[in-house]
Amino acid sequence: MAQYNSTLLRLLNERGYIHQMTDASGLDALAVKQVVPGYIGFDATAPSLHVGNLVSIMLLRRLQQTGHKPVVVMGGGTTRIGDPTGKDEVRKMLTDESIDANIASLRTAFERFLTFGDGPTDAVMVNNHDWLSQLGYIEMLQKVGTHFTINRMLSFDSVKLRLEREQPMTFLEFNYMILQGYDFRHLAQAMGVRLQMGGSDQWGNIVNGVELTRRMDGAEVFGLTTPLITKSDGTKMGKSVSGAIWLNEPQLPNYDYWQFWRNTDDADVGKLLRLFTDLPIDEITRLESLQGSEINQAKTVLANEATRLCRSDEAALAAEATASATFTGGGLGEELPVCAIPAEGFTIVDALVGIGFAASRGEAKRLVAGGGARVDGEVIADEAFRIEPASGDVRISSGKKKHGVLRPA
RNA sequence: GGACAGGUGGCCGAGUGGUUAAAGGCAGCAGACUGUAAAUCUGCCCGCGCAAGCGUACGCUGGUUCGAAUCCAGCCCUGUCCA
Repeated sequence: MAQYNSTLLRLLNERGYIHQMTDASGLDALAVKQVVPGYIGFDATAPSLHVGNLVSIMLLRRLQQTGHKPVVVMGGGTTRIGDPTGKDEVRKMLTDESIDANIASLRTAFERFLTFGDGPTDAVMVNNHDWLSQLGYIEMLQKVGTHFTINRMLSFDSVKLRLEREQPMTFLEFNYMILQGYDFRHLAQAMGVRLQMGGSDQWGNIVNGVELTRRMDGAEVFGLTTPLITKSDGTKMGKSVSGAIWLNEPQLPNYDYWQFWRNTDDADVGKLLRLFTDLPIDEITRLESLQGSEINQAKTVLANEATRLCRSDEAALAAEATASATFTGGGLGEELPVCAIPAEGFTIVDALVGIGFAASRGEAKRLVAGGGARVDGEVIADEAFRIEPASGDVRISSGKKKHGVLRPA
């Protein structure tokens, strides 16, 4: 890889964030001589982002760490259209209210990773609805539309894929890339933003913005994408035990977030430490070189650091204490899910459903029949097994990793 | 507006009158092996019920039939071609 002069690109390179750049040396030179405001756009389709978005968030954090200015662009306007990238069917429309509520909720997550404020390198959050909604249709066609050719738009993977799979793509969605390109140009004009970053799937959109800005204003701006973060087995990161790994706490308890990181593959530990923690590189090198079961220490460090960043120090400490009490001590930790035992007691099946380890009674029964259910460490194969409130706190487990507490009401 | 093709379980994808709660694959869950790892092998994988069984389900609504995901009619949606 090239040698960079700027601390920004050096850091990004060293920690594995760089996949493609529009003009590496140009950006490098710019980052040496001035504060570079850089942005990443985020969808507002859900009230929480998930681990899949975390690389982007960390990228903004790195930008700030190296003395530049992160700009978080919420796609309040573009969410109303729906990014066709990676989607093979038309997305449902969201109401304005739910989009605004989502944005408010997402902001709380960003505040953990970035320092917001009015200073030169403080992060700011903007909503592209603010400027996109100002644009009349005719005006947009005149100002922006003339810089896009259908030929080129049709050549985009996101479009081609949809056409090849014979899935519908509406004209509205087709316009997404125009609006996203316009975002960059607007930010460059209004706020002096010089860099757009994003996942590798956003490369085409980012290049559009770079070109649009050059064509409309003759200004030079830069694009940078991160590699798609996959696990060592090639699958996408972010899915796990029960669905998406959400960054916000209401969507996913601290303990579960910690466990997600604790359970990463051996082969991924180093990569994840570099991307998702602030630990110094030589410390990471040491951790990832641990052999055999020792690598588990590195995983614990990863879980702690990642949880501290996204949630809080206390959350990380509590989760680690719980994990240690539960797995090493065979006991019960504070953070485990709790389900009350009714006064008249209940069966193992009801307990499994009650604590959320099974979605239905049938699923719970299958779990019991399959020998995956334990009470206080003992495998329970009888689905009629009863748990009475008299026995005090009871440890219930589904498999080896999911544990919970049954507590007399 | 017309012709043709198609709409199946979280996803992909078989199935064209009964033995179909629906092959197979992926994803997921559990067991064995381990280190809360990977790989591998095994079991499970719509809901309710102890069970026999019942209820839902193959775009929607009706119909034919002892019996329909499968046949018929209308409608909705998608694609391709024509106007």
